[in-house]
Amino acid sequence: MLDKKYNAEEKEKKWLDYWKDNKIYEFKRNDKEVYSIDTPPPTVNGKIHIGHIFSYTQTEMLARYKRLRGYNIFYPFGFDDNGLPSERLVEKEQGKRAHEIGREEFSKLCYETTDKYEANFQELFSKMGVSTDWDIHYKTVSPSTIKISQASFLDLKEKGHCYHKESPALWCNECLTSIAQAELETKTIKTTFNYVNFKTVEDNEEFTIATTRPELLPAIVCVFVNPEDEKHNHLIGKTAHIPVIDVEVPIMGDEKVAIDKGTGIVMCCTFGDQTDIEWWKKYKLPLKYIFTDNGRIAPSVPNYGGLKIKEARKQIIEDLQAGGHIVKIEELEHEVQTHERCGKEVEYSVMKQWFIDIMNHKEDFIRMGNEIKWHPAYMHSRYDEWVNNVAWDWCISRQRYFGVPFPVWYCKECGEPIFANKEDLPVNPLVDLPKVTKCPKCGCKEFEAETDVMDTWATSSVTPLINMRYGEKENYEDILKPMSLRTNASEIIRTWDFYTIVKSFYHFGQRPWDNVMISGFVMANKGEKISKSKGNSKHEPMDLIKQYSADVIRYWAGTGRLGTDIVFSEETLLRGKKLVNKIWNVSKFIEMHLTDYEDKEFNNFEYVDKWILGRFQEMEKQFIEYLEEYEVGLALNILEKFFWEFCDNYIEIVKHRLYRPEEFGNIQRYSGQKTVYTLLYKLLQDFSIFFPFITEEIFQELYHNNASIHTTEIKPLDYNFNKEIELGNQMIEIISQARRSKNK
RNA sequence: GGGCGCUUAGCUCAGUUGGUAGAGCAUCUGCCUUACAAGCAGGAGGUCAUAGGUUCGAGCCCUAUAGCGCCCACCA
Repeated sequence: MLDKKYNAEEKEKKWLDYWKDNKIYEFKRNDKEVYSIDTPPPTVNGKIHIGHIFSYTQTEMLARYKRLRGYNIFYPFGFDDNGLPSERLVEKEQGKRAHEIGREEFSKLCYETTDKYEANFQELFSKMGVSTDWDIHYKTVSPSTIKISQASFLDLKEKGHCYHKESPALWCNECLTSIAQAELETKTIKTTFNYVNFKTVEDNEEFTIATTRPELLPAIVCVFVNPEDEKHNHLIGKTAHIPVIDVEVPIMGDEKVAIDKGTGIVMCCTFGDQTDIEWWKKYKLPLKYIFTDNGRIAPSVPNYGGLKIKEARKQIIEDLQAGGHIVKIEELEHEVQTHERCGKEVEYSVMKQWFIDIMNHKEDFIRMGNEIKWHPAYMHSRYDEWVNNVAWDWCISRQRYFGVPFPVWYCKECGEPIFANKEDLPVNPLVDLPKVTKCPKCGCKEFEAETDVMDTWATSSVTPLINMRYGEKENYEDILKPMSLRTNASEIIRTWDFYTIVKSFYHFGQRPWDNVMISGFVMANKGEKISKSKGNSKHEPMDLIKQYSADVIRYWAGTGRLGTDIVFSEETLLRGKKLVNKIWNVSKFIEMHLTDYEDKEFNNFEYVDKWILGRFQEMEKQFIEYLEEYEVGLALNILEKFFWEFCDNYIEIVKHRLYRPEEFGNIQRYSGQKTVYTLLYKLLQDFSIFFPFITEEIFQELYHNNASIHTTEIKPLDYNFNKEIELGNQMIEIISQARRSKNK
């Protein structure tokens, strides 16, 4: 017997244990078709907020749907404990910077800290009813995943897609590491636009350059004007004298200079921005690198050496003013590139870095994108946009401590890289020694270990490889090439999706997955993203589960439309609470009338029963169509709508027959019983995608023909009740009119 | 500046081959009717952002405009 009131906290715990003990969500090879999901390993950088719950739950619902359609679900969970986010978390907890703690100790702390948080994450996701097989979960920094990341690196190196080169790279002075273009975030800041007077050496002609970065004056290697610029093109070929710095540089012409921007004259510094790098390469200009790696002016620069960048800016403006070289200073608001992890402005640095070739294979990456089905479809253009606009090869080395080490040593004499053998992986070059005894190039017998580690994305982009146990004897390569589905929010299309496609293409020459499903964000308020720094996530997921139950939180998550942002709303939770409660109550009612029921073949349905069966069949057809398009929210929407109609109209009509067979007839009663028995079963199945707990409780109490409702199979009805549907709909209209007049 | 999305009831949002505008919340009225007051029945509430166009017919298709949001480019 179902309890009078449903106690969610007690029942949810009961079924969690039951599913775990009976391995309901276990992945085992069998003869069923595999449906595999590449779900984002959440970054282990502190607490999970309600935004995580939203997108992960939507994916989870799809896993449940596919399971109910008879697929063998491969759905492993992962944790991304790699790289900077973990390091920053540890630095915050310890109140110290990584270099103050020391490499070895710091790595140990990173492992301990991420383990601690992962346990919390796992508990929360379990409580939400995530139907993953925890036995196959992974973390991005562990011996087995390090091995795969290193093997991936070596494979790319062998195939010639990976190179080590001294090259300008984006540099973060806060995190003291190079970063990738994809890690940039634009920010609007207030600064000044400084109009500085220069002179030509040849004839002392004055001209003005406007700059936001006067501290780069010592790094000027050339001045550019547009050859079409009639006001200034006579300067081309002359020499410019840099004020205060007292250095002379050539004036050249290039059509990339915008005539109407600033004064139309540009100083080219190595390096202030990306155009500088382009010109530096194009015209083979000299290199004047004036910054140190911790954000100061290099000691070699006269007068300004040792100053922080912003101090130098202030100082140089003062000096320019003192010399009468500044025409005017304008207040300016403009956008700068910052590092998304710390929010600090990025600079450019020149050092040896590992890069993965992007620029030579853009067309292939576009082609891969075309082979993938995007949900919603318009997200495909976000991907194309990014690939078409990428301007750099992918820099994957980071001058940090915690992460996947490069399996590389260098010859002390000639710098030749020595790579580890694939069969020796994982290796830590700081501890392990190369297998060769001397440099194959120069014969030197001493080596230096690579101290850099790989970028977070370089390792998280191998999640399909981790899932398929790439390079292992016992692997899933046969069933996971490609995987069925990747899910994530739109913000990481340019990183996680793109880099995974890059790697999959280089390793296997094919797409990593057939489908990509993009979820929206959760907004704290309209137009305001939830973010930890703002502290605007008012609701702790654990508290919400306690207050509302996991099923109800799942309802909220399930109402979101694909790719569309959602505002957190207690109203929606209330609506879910009512729906769950109604499912419980109607099940109690149906149970009451099934005590003497025996399921057998029966086709002599009353026409009202045919009406509701037909209506259900119609609804479920649409329901399945939505789910096939990954539109979880729309599926829930029509299911819910049907369900209220079932309760408010059909149950009210069938009541009398169920209560009073002496008046309405036994066969008529059986027809009603058969109908509610059949429909409740099917409704529970459909609802189990969204409410795995309460549906299991009712299923086990009323049907228990299977170990779990979650391992049953949805089999659509196949009636032809079109006539009855029409008649029934008319009948409902008449009833509704009667009620109306009764109420007047 | 480029790409994409959104704009429907006071609020949150559905509305998928073009065919009489929907739900929940809030509000008002009447009901403790033997599953459910966390409920039931009913009322009120909308120039579907704006302007054109296609069509017998447009919330839906096309064009333009505005506002909002996301991604990218823009450091002279």
